[in-house]
Order: sequence, then C-alpha cells, then structure tokens
Amino acid sequence: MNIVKISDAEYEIMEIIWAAEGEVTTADIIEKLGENKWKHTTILTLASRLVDKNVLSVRKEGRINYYSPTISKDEYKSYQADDFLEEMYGGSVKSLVASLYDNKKISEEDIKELQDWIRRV
Amino acid sequence: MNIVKISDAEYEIMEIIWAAEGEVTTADIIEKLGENKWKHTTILTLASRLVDKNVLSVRKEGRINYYSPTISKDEYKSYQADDFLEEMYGGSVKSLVASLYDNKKISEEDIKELQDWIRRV
DNA sequence: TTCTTATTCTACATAATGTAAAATTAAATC
DNA sequence: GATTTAATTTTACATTATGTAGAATAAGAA
Repeated sequence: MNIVKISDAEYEIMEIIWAAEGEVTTADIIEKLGENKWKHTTILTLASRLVDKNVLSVRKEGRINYYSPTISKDEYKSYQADDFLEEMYGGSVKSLVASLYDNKKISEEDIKELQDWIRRV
Repeated sequence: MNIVKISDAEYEIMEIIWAAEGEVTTADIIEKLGENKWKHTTILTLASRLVDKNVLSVRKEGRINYYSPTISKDEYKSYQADDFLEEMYGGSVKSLVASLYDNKKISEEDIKELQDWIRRV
C-alpha cells in the first residue's frame, strides 16, 4: 500500500476519526471540531480528499456517510517516519539518532530512555 | 535560526555545494550537474531561492557569484529530523524508534546497530 | 564604445492546500 | 405523491510552492 502525505487540515480530521472508536459520521466530526472551525462543506471536502488518499474509507447508508480509517495513527506515523528515514538517512536509524545527538537535538536523557526501551525489547 | 524545508531541485544544488569544499561558482555547479540538466538561469533561480531560505550564502566579486553553505549537510538533516520528531512524536526518539520497530520498518539488525552506537557514546 | 556573458527579474504552468458556494440527491413531512 | 429539508458531491477559486526558463540588466573584455 502506498501511503501519501496528508495535509495539516486533513490531519486534524484524521485525529478525530482515530480518537473515536468505530465509524464516524460528518455530524460527529463537526461536533468534535466545534461548529465554528470550518463550514460543513469544508469538512466534507477534506474527508473526500482523505478517501482519495486511501487513508479513510467510507460506507454510505442512505444519505449518511460513515467514515473509518484504513490505517491506524501509529501505522500512519510509522510510514511517514520510515519514508523520512529512507529519504534522509538511507534507512539507518543509527545514523538518524547519531545525527540528532551530534547536533544536540536530543539529550542524554533521551538516549537513556531509548537504551531502556532497547533492553526491554 | 529558522531552517525551512528545501525542495528536491534545491536539494540537488545543495548536494553539489556540500560536496565541494570552499566556495562554488555557478560554472562549478553547471559542470557538476552536466550541461543538460537545467538551463543555467534555472540553476541561478534555484540558488537564489536557497539564499532566500538562508541555507546558502553568496559573495559577489565583480559579476561572479561565489556560493557557500550557511549550514552543513548533517546539520541541515538534523534540523529536519528534529522537526519531524517534534511534529510526529512529541520529540521522543524512543517513541519514534518503537513505532518503527512495532510496524516492522526496522529490523533487529538495525536495533543492534543502534545499541552498539549507544554503548560507544 | 561595443560585445560578451553572468546575474537578476519577470513569467508562467502545474500541483497542493484551505476554503466554501452551488448543485444534486435522498429522506422526511405535508 | 409533492414539497421541503438536510446530507453529500461538484465545482470553484485564491494562495503558495515548485520547476522551469526567457528578458532585461550590468560588469568586464575587446
């Protein structure tokens, strides 16, 4: 499956859908966002783009759309992470982490936490 | 310093400049790229956009431009990496690596390599 | 002074994104 | 069944980034 990047506005919609369990209707999305964030047609546009991007699927029942994610948030993020890793560090996590460390973007603490995780894996 | 993202074409120019040592002229860039990649004005446009983005600096002597990076390739990459990390994993490397691991984007081998690196840091 | 040539300006098409009105269609109501 | 309501789909449009380069300008060379 080819996961494409989604925009900031699209991501906001996905967050709501990921946070919910089971299917979500447009009304649900509007409720979570608060009526004043976007006009409802805007939300529908974003949702349909997400469907185009294969990250959201829709089931139609009468005139109601029921949306559900085709991929979990964690999966989505890991796809993006892997993409980035591949693109920038030739797929080497070590290179990524070392680069962050050398440029002081992460601390000893961060490394320690990572170390702990590795031990437990 | 605020590091912005640079486009693919811009990145190609930067790679040449990063690979060189010291200042680089337009002629140098054209030579490295091969005459047929882009028209020279295209290269100049890209270079000027890189200057706008503060990732390239230029020194003018007569009518010749001498370019040099304002940031190393590794620094640039680490900025992007940090950005990504912040955006997607709230700055936690552990979360990033765990997510990659859980979703099978990286192997035991990769983890082992990371482990070795940590030991030596 | 005129010609070359390197650089800067201006231009333009394409794609992504944010945003939403207009049109359509399905359901509810009279 | 005809009409109103409400949800979805279509169409639209401005803005920005990007790839690409021709026109205009300016600085040395001849």
